[in-house]
Amino acid sequence: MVSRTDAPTRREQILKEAARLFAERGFHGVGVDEIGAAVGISGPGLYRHFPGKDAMLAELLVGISGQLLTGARRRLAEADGRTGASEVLDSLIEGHIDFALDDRPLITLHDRELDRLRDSDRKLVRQLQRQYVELWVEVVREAHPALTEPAARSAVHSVFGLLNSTPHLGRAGTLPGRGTTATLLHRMARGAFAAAGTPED
Amino acid sequence: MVSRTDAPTRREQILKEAARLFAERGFHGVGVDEIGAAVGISGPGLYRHFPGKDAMLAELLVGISGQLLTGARRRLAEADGRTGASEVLDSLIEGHIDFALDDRPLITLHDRELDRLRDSDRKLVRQLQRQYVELWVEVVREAHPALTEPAARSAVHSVFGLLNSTPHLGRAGTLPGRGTTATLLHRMARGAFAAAGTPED
DNA sequence: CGAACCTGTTAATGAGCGTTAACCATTGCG
DNA sequence: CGCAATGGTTAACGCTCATTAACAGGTTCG
Repeated sequence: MVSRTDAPTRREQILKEAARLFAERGFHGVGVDEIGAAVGISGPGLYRHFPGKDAMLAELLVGISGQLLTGARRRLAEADGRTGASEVLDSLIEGHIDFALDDRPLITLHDRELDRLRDSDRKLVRQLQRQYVELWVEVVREAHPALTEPAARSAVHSVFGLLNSTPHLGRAGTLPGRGTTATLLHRMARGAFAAAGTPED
Repeated sequence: MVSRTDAPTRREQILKEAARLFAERGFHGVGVDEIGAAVGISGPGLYRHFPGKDAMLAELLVGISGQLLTGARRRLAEADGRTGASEVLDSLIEGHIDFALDDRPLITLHDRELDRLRDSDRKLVRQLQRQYVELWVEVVREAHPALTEPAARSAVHSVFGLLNSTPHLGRAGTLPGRGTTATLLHRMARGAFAAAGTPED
């Protein structure tokens, strides 16, 4: 097995820089020459690592969706039976926040460039996303039984919007510290779900 | 003064269709021929109404930001002094939701294609956005005094993320009715702010 | 009437860009 | 040594696409 602390392979460098550039200027807005330049090689050299520009985006988006789903399943399994739905929901929220804070460019891509994929890739990504949402919906409904299923689904999408707002929270300088931001987001997400499930006044 | 119920002028048609197409496939993903075809004229005919493709996007984005800010100022003035901060905040939320539900393509563009603008236009849009945010921040801090100013700003951005999630809520068919959705979003936004300002456990 | 203007059209231009071709240095290994 | 694999390079191709040119039908109004 390859050690986790190895120098990043050229492929990984490319994916990372491509993610950043795609997030900044959009898929069509960045040229292969720019991506190449960002990793120190130039233009067509990328084709030694990827069959094309599309393939980079596809690998990024499939990777994101897969990671999110896998992480959520792991958290669900870890807590299965032994803790309440509310704690599981907290764990899901925490996982999503970690991702949103650590990989802001990927979060941006995630809901912005899906339509640029080949049909087969797009279908795969959507399927992964759907499973991720459904997993959340089930947990949310258990934690907030007053919610109907469509309401829960809407609430989940909205909370994703809330958590995915990290790219808009100051360009890494204005952020009041990662821990503070994570705590704030977590509280707001919980508050949003709670309010969705309790038609007060 | 031109009546509000006049047939939409050609310029307005173009802007509306351009907004829809830009939101669907991204600024660079849409050709001028497509925009033209969407309003029944073809390709270069658009140049009788706009100096270029960029100008359409610019007018759309400036328009959005301006409308949001103007609406918010009006709501603030209407309530000034006579009602509490909490009611003003409700009014702001309501206004933003109306916009997010009625003009989904514009909301999408709003935080997605800003970087494609000329420097001067982008600065203008950002300035309008900043004023809109600051207006919210002040009201939020009045309604939730426990929030520090940076926390309030982060909270506002996050709630924008929540409210702007409408494009992800089912392609207009799966929506449980506009009123229901608006109410749900409103409750969640209030709940999120409340949770942000009350470090419970 | 007729000149100006508005709003279209199609054809041409020219730049940008993804991709491929052709070529080359380095490394590992039988 | 020789040779295949790996990962680069630069030059060329071809397509897409925004923009401009050249032209034309209608309407306004002097």
